[in-house]
Amino acid sequence: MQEKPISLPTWLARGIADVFPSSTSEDPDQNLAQRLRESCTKKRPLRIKLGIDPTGSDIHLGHSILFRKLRAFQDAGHIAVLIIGDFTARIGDPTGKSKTRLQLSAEQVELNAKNYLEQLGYGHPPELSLLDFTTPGRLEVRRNSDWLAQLELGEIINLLSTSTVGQMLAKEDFGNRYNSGNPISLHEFLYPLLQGYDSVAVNADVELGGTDQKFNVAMGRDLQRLFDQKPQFGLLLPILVGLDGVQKMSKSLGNTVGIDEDALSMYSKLEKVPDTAVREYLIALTDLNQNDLTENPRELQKEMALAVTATRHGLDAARAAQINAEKLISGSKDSLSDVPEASLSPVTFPVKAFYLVSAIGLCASSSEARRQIQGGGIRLDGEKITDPNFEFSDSRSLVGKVLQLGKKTFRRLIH
RNA sequence: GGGUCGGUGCCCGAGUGGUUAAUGGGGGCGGACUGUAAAUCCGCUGGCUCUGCCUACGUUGGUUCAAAUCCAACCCGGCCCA
Repeated sequence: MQEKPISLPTWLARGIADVFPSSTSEDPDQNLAQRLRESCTKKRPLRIKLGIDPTGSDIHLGHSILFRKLRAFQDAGHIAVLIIGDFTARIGDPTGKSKTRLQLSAEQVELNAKNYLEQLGYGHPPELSLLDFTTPGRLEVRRNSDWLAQLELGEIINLLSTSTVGQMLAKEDFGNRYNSGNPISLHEFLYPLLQGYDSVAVNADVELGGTDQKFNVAMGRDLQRLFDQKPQFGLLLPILVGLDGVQKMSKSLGNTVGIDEDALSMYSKLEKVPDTAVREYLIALTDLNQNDLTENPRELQKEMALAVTATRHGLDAARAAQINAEKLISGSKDSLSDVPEASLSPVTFPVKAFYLVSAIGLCASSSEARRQIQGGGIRLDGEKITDPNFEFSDSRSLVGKVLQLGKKTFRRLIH
């Protein structure tokens, strides 16, 4: 990040990785601060584009960085243009992929899109949701099939002719795949072009994206110029490192915190991210002032976990989660509140221990349950179960007790 | 389209007719340890109400008492040639 003589407002500047172009000129097409100023004087809100890729349906904290920034724009009076990439999802974004993505069916994409909007807060008041769905004039939700599905071959060829094979192979992912002999399907080259064309279709002033989206966002600028529009600014946000502190947060790497996770599991996961990642989380996921923070690394983890959990569940719930998490670590599970309940109704008695563990979902399969018991990983009210074939004759000896896998996973048994 | 090499469990990767859910590594889960964690050490890592029974080595057939291992066709991919 470089110094900017005309600095961006703090709500915008916090936690961004890159802005381009970032000229210091007075030209509102080259300097985002000037474009904001112009928007203000002309009373014309900016159109902030964010494309979502409905190939998955679970939003995690890594994604939420983008939505938090988009929300900040909304709160500043600008228009969030959320593009559901229902058409491009059928191609699959090749960014960061070492393999061709499988193409999804239209039905699957539609379902994912619906889940996505719900997680973003559709139907909820703005103070409880990631995006502001209710204030008039602050949000447009568009589907890129609306314009992409109609493109004719001639127009597609026209788009294709704006880029060269060399430019495509200069993109890191394609280059790596090409050089290591992995297949690249031709249609994948179309993805950046179509994403860029989205910017034309919605006449974007700013496009938000992760740093890995630089190529695609830049493509939008090129195409907008081709279509005689003012080119958008690229506002790139960091890719959040995952819970392992090493790789990016990604569902397939299993190092995520879902946006809809309950407070306890959210807090528990967050309080143990490696020290090296804690500040990054604080900047990207909270509004805490950097100067008010403790020095102690363990305390800092807790502060971060509390603050992030509070952004999703409110401060009270986050505090409760913190208290419960501490009880878990210290081993007193009796007074736990917030333990997910598991019904015994699908179980017929007498029941063997391993089947019970699997039936209430603590383990994915009965074989795994058997192994976990043999490995000493299952407890009932703190008491280790050692025999997978131990029989419980009726539910009375179980109801109200807490069945536990390892240190972190609990189920309170109910009827 | 031709030549050639290859497709193994979550991933990588051994195995090339016959104890065996299939060496090893990674990842994951569990146990011990610690400031939670990481590092380290140990165990587990296909499914099934399981002292046994199923399903597995791209797909489908075939040879054989017996195949991931042999044969055929097909599908998918890399490389070289067109």
